[in-house]
Amino acid sequence: MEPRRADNIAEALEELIFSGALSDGDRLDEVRLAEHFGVSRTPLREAFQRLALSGLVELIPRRGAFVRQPGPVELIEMFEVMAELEAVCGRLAAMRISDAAVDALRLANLKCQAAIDAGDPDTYYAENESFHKTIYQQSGNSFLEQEACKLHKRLQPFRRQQLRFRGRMVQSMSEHRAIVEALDEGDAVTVSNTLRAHVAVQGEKFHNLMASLKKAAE
Amino acid sequence: MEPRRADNIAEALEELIFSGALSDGDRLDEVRLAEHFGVSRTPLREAFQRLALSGLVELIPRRGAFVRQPGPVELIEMFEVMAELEAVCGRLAAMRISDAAVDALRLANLKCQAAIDAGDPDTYYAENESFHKTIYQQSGNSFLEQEACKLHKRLQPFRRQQLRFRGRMVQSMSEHRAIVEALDEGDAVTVSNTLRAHVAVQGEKFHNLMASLKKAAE
DNA sequence: AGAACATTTCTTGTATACAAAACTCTTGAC
DNA sequence: GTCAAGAGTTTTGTATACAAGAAATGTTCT
Repeated sequence: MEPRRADNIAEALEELIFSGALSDGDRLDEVRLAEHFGVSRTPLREAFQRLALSGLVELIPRRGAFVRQPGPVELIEMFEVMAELEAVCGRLAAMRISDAAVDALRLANLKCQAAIDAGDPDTYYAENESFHKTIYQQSGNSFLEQEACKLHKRLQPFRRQQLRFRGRMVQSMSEHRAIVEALDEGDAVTVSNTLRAHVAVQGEKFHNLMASLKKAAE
Repeated sequence: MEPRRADNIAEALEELIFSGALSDGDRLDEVRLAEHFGVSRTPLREAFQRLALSGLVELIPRRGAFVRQPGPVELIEMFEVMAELEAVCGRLAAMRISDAAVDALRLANLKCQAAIDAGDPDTYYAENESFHKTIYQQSGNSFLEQEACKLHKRLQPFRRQQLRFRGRMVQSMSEHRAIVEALDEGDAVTVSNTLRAHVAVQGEKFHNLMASLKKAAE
């Protein structure tokens, strides 16, 4: 691999972890990775420090850096927080959203539906993400928006697993539509509750998540 | 200053920033700080990477590391998120709290009141923090607990300013008592709304915060 | 054979060296 | 007097060197 800038190394490592090339418990060998990226150990170690704080990597003194993927319990907890964060974004957005943003949400939903009909999952994921990010943004609180985006990104790989299950996309779409209508009416309570339920991992979804986790562990 | 371990340097820098020894916009001079801590630039730069992700420091490539304190807008946003996070913790805690924890909250409140009566602000701060952290913990979600603690810590210096204003401590106490009662009754909605209002910066508190910010800038 | 200890090898943590970019200060032109 | 260009200085970013701790290997003794 050609040499990279240090700024990008943390990102590249993140990519490697998300993509599954590095899995839970793996030691991040400094010299091996340094060779791989064509740099020395110094910029690599700086990248480790970043990843450590974001929770993707555990730094054990005098031992090294280890990949740390969330286990089932932590994952459930993270999804619960994501659901609550989205509910908060929705509650605030219900009071603050612009007409243009409501239109943008409707458009994203139409494109989502079209992607389902066309059997195009990539477009579906993209438009689904756009839908949620618009709501984060319309919370009118950029700090909240950032935090929501961070957690969203961290859960991304697991979410993709989720949508594999049959019927999930269709149900998800009808939830999306209900959310837009409640936002348009400024009904903060309904937006909040519907979004929470939409994101929360419960019932059927819980078992699906556990099943895909076990599958991934094999 | 005697040499320190690299692990502690990030923490020490954080302390310097929180204590006000380093203020907004200051450049973190690598060689000067290296001398100050009695280490070389390498461990310092690693610490910078950590602080950058936590938002206390901005890393501008080829320029250096700069202290980055939140401005008024960002601060308001952070307090809003804190209020919502506490509301979520409270909502979950209302369903999950243990009897022992309710007792612990009552005890913390008694100690808080005693501290006010004795004119002992340090004890008051400590017990107040204990009250809130107990609620985070009783959300039954350790990921949420961690996130709440992180933001709580980041807002700590500004919160201390807040409580300076007369009458605030007394009002705060009566809110605390209402929260415990609602938690005891398992009334999630009341807990959530009361906690949100307790933490939110609005009305009088907003002006106080702005005033202390201006004062700090002089 | 197995456990305890010594030795060797490997890895991390830190210092230092060097290259390249940014900043500064001087000089010179208009 | 102001602005621009360039030499010199400072500072960042990265590589490398070295020291100290951990793991691995081998050796000896029971």
